[in-house]
Amino acid sequence: MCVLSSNDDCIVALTPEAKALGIHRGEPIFKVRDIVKQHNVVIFSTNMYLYAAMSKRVTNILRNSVNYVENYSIDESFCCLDGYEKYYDLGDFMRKIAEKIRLYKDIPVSIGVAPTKTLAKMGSKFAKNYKGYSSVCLIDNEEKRRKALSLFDLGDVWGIGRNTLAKLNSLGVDNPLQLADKSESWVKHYFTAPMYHTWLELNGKPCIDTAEMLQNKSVTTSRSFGEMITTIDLLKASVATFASSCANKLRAQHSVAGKVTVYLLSNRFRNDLDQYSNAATKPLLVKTSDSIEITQAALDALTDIFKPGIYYKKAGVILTDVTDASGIDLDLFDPIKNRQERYNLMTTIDSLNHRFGIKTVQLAVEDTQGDSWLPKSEHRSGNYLTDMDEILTIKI
DNA sequence: TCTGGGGTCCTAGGACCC
DNA sequence: TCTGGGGTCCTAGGACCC
Repeated sequence: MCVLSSNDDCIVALTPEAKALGIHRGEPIFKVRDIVKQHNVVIFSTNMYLYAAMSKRVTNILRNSVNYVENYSIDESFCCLDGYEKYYDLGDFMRKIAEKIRLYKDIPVSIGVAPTKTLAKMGSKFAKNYKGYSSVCLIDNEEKRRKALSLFDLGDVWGIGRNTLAKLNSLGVDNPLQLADKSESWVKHYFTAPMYHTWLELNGKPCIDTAEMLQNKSVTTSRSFGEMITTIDLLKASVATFASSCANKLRAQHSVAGKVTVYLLSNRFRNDLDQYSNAATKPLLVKTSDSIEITQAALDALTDIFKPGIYYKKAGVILTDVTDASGIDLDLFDPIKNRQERYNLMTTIDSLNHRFGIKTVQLAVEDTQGDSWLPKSEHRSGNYLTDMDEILTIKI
């Protein structure tokens, strides 16, 4: 089985069976059509609504079990177990949580327990790959730490990507233990801050703080178009849709933005067409999460950079200068006289959309004008957990 | 025919200030 | 002949993550 990216373009996740057929993560699906057909590979479009809903349910189980939980991503969380060792066997404790998630959600879980996040992630990978751990791998003493470091794949260490791996290899470092055993001055001489932090973590000294990451500093919505588009009207429809989506995300996390950026991209894989890309940023006089203001600013930016005669493949809206909604600086010359009214309007729209489904109420300019530019999604699984019309039906 | 989306951090270099 | 020292802010690009 393979799961595709937006627009049904690239393979972003696949089962071991699919890997065994020679399919690779990141590959565009059209390049492996033959394999897919020949071996009846099951294909799914991506469905972030479904995954987010499932993620939330799993996270809720964690939160009910552990006092302090950080949601790192849609499928990873960090639990702080400081002090728990006085009352529990940490292996048993976490194994019960894994069993609970399997029982209620039928999702396999792997857990690493260690003094730092980098080591904990290593542990979870061991737990994932070796059934003998029964879902939980502890790296809780010096002997286990050194053994784990010596066995682990250097390129799989959190924070070591393709380029850093190549550099480490060229310096004669081939496994995480060799890296951890290097001196502080060696690490600082050849690398910069992020690598230094990884080195500290590998040596059991916690220094990566993911809590800071919980407040997003920017918010983006962007899409590749199902078909390339050329007209300003279709670009307006798409950019307005993206801008409005950004504003929704902003309100959902109770923050406001100070700048709106719009960017346009032609199709970089088409050498036969003129290439063009550009971006424009508009400041917002008063930081806001108001869909109308943000969409207007985005459309102004779009007008600045639109160039006729180009086949556009992708557009996006980025909101920056994002801060908490409390404590907004007002402006004497603010053209919007009653911000409270506008805020109430947005709150009302949000609650209508929450109750009756997304896009029950939207800006007129968000009208998609047909679906030519909408990303393709031909193998989407149902929104089983969030939409009554798509709830799973079972034949008895 | 056809190549994803949403983030963060760090650094170097330019522009500008006194 | 020959062009300081000490700062800040911003941005683009690189690297990394899921």
